[in-house]
Amino acid sequence: MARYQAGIETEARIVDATRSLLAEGGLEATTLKAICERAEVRAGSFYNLFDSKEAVVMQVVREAIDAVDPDPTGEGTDTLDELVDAYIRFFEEQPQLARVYVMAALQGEHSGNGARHRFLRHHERRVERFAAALGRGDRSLSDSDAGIQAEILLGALDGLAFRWSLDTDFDFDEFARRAAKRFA
Amino acid sequence: MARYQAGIETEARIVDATRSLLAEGGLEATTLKAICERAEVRAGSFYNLFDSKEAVVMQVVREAIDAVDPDPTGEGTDTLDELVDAYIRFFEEQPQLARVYVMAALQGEHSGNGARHRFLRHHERRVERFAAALGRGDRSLSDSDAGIQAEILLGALDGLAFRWSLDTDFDFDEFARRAAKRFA
DNA sequence: CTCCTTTTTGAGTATACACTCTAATTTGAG
DNA sequence: CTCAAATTAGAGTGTATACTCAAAAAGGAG
Repeated sequence: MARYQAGIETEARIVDATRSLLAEGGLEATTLKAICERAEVRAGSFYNLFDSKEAVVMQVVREAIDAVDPDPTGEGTDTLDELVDAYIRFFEEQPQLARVYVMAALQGEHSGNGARHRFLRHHERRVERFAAALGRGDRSLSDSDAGIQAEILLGALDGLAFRWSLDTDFDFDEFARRAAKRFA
Repeated sequence: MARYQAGIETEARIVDATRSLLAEGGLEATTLKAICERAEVRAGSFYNLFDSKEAVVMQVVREAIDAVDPDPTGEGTDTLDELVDAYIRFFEEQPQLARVYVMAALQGEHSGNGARHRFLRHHERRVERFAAALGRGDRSLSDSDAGIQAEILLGALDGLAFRWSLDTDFDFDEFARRAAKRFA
């Protein structure tokens, strides 16, 4: 270990370059060449710091998702509205990153698609939190029903977000809130 | 024009090869090389018949979607259940094609993504038919409300289908029908 | 059979990509 | 100041892709 300052700064520059490239032009624009040019680094330096291109891309996506978490410490005090807000915010503020996230999960049938597993784990955690928030809002709701409703609501949010990513004139915010109302 | 029989049969072989490759391994497995090998054709013959690889892929996807349409003539007599069934059937019978369809729509920010426009047009037509079916089921529903509900229901179906494509243990059929019940 | 058109061939082009490797340089703790 | 470790450079590798082109072969209407 015992890292040098230079290396730490280079790493930050690479992450920043990747983030801005993803935000501007999605995965297609985010080639290794583009990352290195923007970070003013040669390929060798990149691979001294990251195992692969995918590694830095996934790191950026993960950071973006964490950044909008309404309850990062997991105390279980977040409301359904807060959760829906966080969801909407992620898609509206980082549409390209959301697309990358979806694409990464969808891509690659072949064995061991890490992005897919990460996506699923994240989704399951989210379902649990939505279900818990639903339960807190309506004490008469059974755990099992809350889980089912959470899954359907998140399905609707995912679908509407996808719809919006194809056509940003679509009023995602409005539809998402209406969908949530059906469960509140 | 004045096509020869040989060319017509070759075209069919190429389409078949593309369809089976897409079904087996998605877009990743469907390279030009693989298509040509399976169709027993050389690259030159392919490009004598199709403008691009994308052309034949989109043709296959379009045919698959049309094949499950419950009301191909558009007489407007399809019920919500039939529409939901058709939707479920497409995803469950052709999961890889569904993935290809979604990926094609999602891919490529760059100008003139034909797949995206096709997807949107198709989606809008579907929303209209869902809305019409909802209206037939509940005459007291205003056109505008039916449209909104149709959009949300389709969003939920899209999201649940996506969920299922990541994890085929997920009971897409059951959740989709439950989601539909909320609007029937 | 003739002869123009369609079809087929298959080697070849162009290009883009992620990633590797070795040697030179820089860093900073002691 | 020293020196081992961290960092960097950058040319180079390997591979896969979609697609082209000129020439040969096959088709079929008359």
